[in-house]
Amino acid sequence: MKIATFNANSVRVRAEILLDWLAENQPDVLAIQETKCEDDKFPQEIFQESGYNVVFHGQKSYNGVAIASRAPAQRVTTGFGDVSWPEDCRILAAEIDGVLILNTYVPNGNKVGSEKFQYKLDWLARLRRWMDDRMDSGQDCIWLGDINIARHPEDVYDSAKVLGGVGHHPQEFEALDRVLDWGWSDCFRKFTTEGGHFTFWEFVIPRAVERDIGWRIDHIYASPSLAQRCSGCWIDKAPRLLERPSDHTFVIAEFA
DNA sequence: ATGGTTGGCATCCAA
Repeated sequence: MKIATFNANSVRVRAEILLDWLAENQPDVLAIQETKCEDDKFPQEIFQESGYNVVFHGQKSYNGVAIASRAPAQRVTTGFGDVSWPEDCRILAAEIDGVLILNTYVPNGNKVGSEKFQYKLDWLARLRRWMDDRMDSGQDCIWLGDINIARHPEDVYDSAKVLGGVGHHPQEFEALDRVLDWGWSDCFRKFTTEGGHFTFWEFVIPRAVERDIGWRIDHIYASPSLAQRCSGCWIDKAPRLLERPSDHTFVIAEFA
């Protein structure tokens, strides 16, 4: 089973990149974040033409998540399921081929100390409770998406330079670790320990990709049973070098 | 120290 994640930064603008990538890579599951479109405007045909089922949960302008899959998605849920929690279209979960897939777009956090930064920390704490309530670590589960945290020094181009900033802050490390305590393993780090492998390069930095001024913030985590069976996990950097790319690229994990 | 870019939508916000 081949499972991938991609922050598209607009699913409509990235239609061609998505079509081409699906045709070439044939994953069983592709989790997408930042679709940036309401459900009635979601371009289902991109996926249908490629032979994929797709479920989606979006809003106007911001956020939005989707899951494309060869087999139809079952038991689809959106959000935390709280009336009190703001619905900002960052969570989509579904069972596909007997695997519970949790696709998240973790809040960016904007600036350390800001309201949005606190929201990111609270959101991660709430996510852990969601996992405790809805997932069984004895089952085959995947948590993937734009995690918006480079957890370790090797996950960012210059840890000393950015440490203490948003995306690489000790409070974020702590919040993420509490989620990971559920029983998750980082698939990418099962195979690759050195730094210099990134999934996101800022648009605003000139030639950021060529200079590899990047961050590894898009992750695929597996529950214990699946982590054992993970036979590979890699980043496909090529789509970030295409015309009109997203600022993120695809991460893929394979399971025996 | 600051700015650089992109997308969506409305002429600015989020990333």
